[in-house]
Amino acid sequence: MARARKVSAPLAADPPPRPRRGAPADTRLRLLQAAAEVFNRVGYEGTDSNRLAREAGYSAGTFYKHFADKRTVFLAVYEEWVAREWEEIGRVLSAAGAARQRAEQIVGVFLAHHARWRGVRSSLRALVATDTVVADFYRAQRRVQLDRMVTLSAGRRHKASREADVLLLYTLERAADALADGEATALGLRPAALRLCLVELVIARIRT
Amino acid sequence: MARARKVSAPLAADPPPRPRRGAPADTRLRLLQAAAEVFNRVGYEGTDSNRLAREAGYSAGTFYKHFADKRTVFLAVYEEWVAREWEEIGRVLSAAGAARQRAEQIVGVFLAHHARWRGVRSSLRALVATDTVVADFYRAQRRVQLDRMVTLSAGRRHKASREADVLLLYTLERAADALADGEATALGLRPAALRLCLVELVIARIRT
Amino acid sequence: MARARKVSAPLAADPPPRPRRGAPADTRLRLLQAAAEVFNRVGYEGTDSNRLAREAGYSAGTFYKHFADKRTVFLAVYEEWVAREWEEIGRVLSAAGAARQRAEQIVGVFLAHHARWRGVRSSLRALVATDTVVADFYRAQRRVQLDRMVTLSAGRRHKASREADVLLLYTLERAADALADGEATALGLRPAALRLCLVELVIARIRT
Amino acid sequence: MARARKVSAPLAADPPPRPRRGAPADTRLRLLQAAAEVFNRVGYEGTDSNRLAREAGYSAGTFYKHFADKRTVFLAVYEEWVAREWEEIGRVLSAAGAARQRAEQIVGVFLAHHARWRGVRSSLRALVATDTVVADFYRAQRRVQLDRMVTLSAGRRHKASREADVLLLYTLERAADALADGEATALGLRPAALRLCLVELVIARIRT
DNA sequence: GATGAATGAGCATTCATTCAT
DNA sequence: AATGAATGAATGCTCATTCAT
Repeated sequence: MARARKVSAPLAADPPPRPRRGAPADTRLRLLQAAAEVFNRVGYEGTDSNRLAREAGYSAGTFYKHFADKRTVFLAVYEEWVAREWEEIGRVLSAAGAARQRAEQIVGVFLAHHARWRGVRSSLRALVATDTVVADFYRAQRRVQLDRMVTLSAGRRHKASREADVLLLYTLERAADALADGEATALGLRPAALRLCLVELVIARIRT
Repeated sequence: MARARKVSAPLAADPPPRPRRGAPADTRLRLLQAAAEVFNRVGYEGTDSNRLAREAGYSAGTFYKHFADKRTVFLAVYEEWVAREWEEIGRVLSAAGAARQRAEQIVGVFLAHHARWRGVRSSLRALVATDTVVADFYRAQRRVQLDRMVTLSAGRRHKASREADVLLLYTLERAADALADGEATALGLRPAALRLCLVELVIARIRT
Repeated sequence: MARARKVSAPLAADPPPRPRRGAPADTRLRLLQAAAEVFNRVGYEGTDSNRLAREAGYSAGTFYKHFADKRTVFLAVYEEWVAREWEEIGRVLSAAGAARQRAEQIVGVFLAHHARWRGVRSSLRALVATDTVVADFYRAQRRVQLDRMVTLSAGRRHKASREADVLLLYTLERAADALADGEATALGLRPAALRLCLVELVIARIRT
Repeated sequence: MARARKVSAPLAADPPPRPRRGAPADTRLRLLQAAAEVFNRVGYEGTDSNRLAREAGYSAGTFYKHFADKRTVFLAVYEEWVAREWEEIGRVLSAAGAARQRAEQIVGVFLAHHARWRGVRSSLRALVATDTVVADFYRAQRRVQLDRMVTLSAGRRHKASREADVLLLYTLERAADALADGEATALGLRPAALRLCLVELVIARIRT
């Protein structure tokens, strides 16, 4: 019945779900948010640009007024995602508190973020492996992240080697993905125990 | 004249790259190997099934005689890949030797394998996130790996927690990917230093 | 009713209008012929590649197995067209006969051909003006035509200047287009009179 | 800093290229002129109506306030173009002078005009072949041109046949296009020689 | 009068899959 | 067992046109 509406009852106009005219920045934002959700749910390759637009309440053409192409939104989504994560981590790190408590918070932020954006992350890694534009963008982002991380630890006596820092980052990331995937529990791991391991690693790093 | 060859002189046969008729198992294997290479080079989504067949020296139809669909070959490729990796690691672990030396070998195997199959791995992770069939297959494989890992450490006094084991595995994996990607060097890390860090982690684990 | 067929009566299979499997050359030819007709009727820009395929009795994908893209078929159509025209003109010129009679035949061939392929011709000229690939192809073809024309007049005492030759060619072409368009009659011209003028021009050239 | 201008400093207004509000006739004229340039450069099909407006310094909507659609502007552009050409030719013809001198001027005007508006002309011919509205408009214009041409030759003793007149017109047009295209030189013709041939044809016609 | 955000049908092209040979 | 021509739904993207402001 509902399906037939559009064809058989042109008189009963459906209410336009979105403002027909709005500030471009708002539109862009809505498109970006919708894209983030869709990419996260079905992956980069699982989506088509028309759907991205429709999901945000717009038509196909509107999408291309705001983003050059599908890859471009994807990168924008990723950029946004990274920014948010480090914003939160920065907040935690700059706050006072016992080492353990702060470590727990850091791990918490990581896990939550990766659980939330698991689909985007895995699409990202697949694209990095095959698309040079994405690869370049990704590396630039990572470098910024790492520099920030180093900055954060500026006050410590013994600077950890850049390598050790990165390795910790990688461990956190990969574990977060595994928890998000359900891979961890599928392997019979207890999430709480895994989490504890991570916290210990972070504490060791903070204390150095 | 030469230019016309391909069109006008089918008699001057190009070397038939593959036997036109062979044992099914051979055909399957050749298709599998070609698929592994292609997936690794251009990713799952970047591959088209006709090309998979052609690259192995067969036609489109032959491919579908041996594999139900594209996903199926992909899983077969993955399975094969995991098997090879653990075969090698098993060899290393069962060999005698000083802890450091064995740790270096293990890290070496990991890094080499991940560098070699980087494209397949990133495609895999993207699929795991969106395709339930792939996800299930992947988890089953992982469980087998982990069990094997636990078996390998059977002789040690203090059994490491399953969680710590997995975490080490994750760290190795992620670091191997980063080295393979070029991400590590792009971040200004010294591969040798990174490698050393990994070796230390493995030693700590072996010694326990 | 008919519209619903495909959905509601899969049992009543429509007869496949074309052989499901045929020699590639045949398929290519059918596609080429259909394309020629469609381009001629609705112009290059008025056609979409799917229609081109469907009109030949094939599906969208088949088209792209035989031609790299829309432009490529168009050039193939043009090439074919030129070849046919000069084939006929060559036949006329190499035949014996009084100058007037041969001139009438030449004009006849020109007018008939241009009337027949008027749409292709005008699309061609529009593309030549904007698409460099088409422009290059076109010029190469024209040069061949002109050389052939010069060859044909090899036996004459006073060689006409290349410029005069071309000018005659142009006059014939443009007049043929005008007749084909209906432009000539719309201007109140008598086709027979126009034709006579052309014949006189050709005679003057042949006799030189 | 400079880079950021466009984004962050809307205050530093770029010079407003056009008055935001003006006499409708002015707006229309500006749109028309911009359209002429764009059509000429990239052809009718290569132009998008938004660009037409923007190039004139207006927005998409404004365009449609002044012209019913894309085709309508195109016809207006064409009309304008024809008017200009005949204005100039009229000036030449009504001036005194030796036959040769006047013929040279006429040919000059033709060649210059066609070189200048080559893109518009070829788009026009493509549209005439497929779009009845354009075809009708075109024929009406041509009739006016021809009548004017006949008028111009009113004083001569022997009226040339209408057909011969048109044929001369066609030769001039086609040759002018070929020179504008670069087709003529690509065929190895010497522009000066071609031009001379045309002048002779015009002289013959003027003298009659 | 002018704007420009939004529309949505349309288009060129690709690719996993089938099936007659 | 192998072929490869054919399919056709799907995809990324464009553009003439509208209309609320």
